[in-house]
Amino acid sequence: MSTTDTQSNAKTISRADKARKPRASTAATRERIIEAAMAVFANRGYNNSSLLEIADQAEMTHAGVLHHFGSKDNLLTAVLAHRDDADVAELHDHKLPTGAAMLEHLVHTARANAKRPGIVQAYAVLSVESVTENHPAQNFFRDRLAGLRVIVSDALRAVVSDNVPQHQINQAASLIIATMDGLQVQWLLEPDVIDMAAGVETTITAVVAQLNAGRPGGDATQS
Amino acid sequence: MSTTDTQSNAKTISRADKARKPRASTAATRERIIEAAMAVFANRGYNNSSLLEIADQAEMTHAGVLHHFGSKDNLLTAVLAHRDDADVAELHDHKLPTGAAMLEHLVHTARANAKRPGIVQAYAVLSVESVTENHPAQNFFRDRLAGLRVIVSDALRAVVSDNVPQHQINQAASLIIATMDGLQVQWLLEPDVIDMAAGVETTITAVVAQLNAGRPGGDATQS
DNA sequence: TAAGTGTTACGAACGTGTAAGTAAGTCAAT
DNA sequence: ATTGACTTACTTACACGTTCGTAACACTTA
Repeated sequence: MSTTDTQSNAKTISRADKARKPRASTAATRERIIEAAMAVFANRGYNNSSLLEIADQAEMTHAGVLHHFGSKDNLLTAVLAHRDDADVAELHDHKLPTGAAMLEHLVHTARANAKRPGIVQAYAVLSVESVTENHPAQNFFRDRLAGLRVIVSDALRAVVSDNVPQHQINQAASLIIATMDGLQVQWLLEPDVIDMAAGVETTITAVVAQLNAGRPGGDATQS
Repeated sequence: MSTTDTQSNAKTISRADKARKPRASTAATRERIIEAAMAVFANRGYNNSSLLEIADQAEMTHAGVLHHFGSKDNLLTAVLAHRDDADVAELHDHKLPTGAAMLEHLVHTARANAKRPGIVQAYAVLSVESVTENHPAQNFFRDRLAGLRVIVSDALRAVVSDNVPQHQINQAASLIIATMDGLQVQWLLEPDVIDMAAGVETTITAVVAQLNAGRPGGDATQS
């Protein structure tokens, strides 16, 4: 986010406030490149992708891509940040649901994901690739996972009985997230065998029941 | 398994059965290379690994590595096949446990894995990388996942009540495997926060309970 | 000598990033 | 309104490193 150099600050208008539209609308071009990069990263992984292929798909030369993003690393972070604007924004800013609604939202997300294998693959591949040495997206995915754990933990907390210890809730959150991620990989390899949404739903139900099992007074709130 | 070409057939001894140790014992050398490759693949992913680095760690030149394995692709399949000899063999040939014992074995495996991050990382990285285009390990991991699903399904079948429908068992098996894989990634990124063994145990308990919940007469067999 | 292990040396391809040039547009001043 | 200074978007060309794989040679053992 902060590492980016040129423009980006909303408008970059320093001397011209009236009509901003140089040649091909820099914002639109960046978007085009980012989407091309997303597709190529998904199909090839980050390391195995080349700027040439990305540029081809964006209908430019690879030098043109570098003009906009400076380096391949920067392009990757831009891709990840961009997706967050569209996806996590839906969770964060947009008054993310709480409690049971949030858990249902996870199932909904899994169902939606089944219709966009490209994005699923990009995130699956990049997130795991990020555990390799000096990978530029390492912090991004670490933070993302941590954030997700908090969100899911909070949702679980609202759904289970009060006396469930926090560490159990945290663990349960990790498990739910792990299941979602693991299922994605299985689904990518065998889309016909795996039903991501059903799997996530079953897992949530099972884990919530498990949390409430220890103590009475809990309420499942699941179907 | 079947896709491999050279060697693999147990010993490779074709002309000298008595004293095998020309200069550095070809089998031992191969082993050394495979272990170096495993380590490098784990740290860098397959695509981002170089034969040079692998050769360095095996104390050879990269041409020496190629002399033994012919190509980088072949080396990868050899690495994967080799690990299967040591890991899955423990499950397959070695009278793999059945039913509840098998499920406990999964927990045990998770605990053991927490002590060998290198191997965990290699499998995590390679398995996800394998979903990318034309990846040489694609079939390997697809088959591996399918095999695992069968093993876990069988174990679950032995543990839950008879009238649980098979498709629920299959789904549960997928979920357990997904959780194990997903937890590995989280653990690789934050080893201190994630307890793989505990997570797997919780998941198994929860999923088994869930399976038995529908019908009476089930017995959990879990602690 | 024969066979196998391993080395040095090399070729060809590819990938990232830089440099320099061109086209297209904006702004300021006439 | 036209001109000239300057910026922006993008291209072609290239420098430079890295990589896989091959070929030819050397050493060791039998």
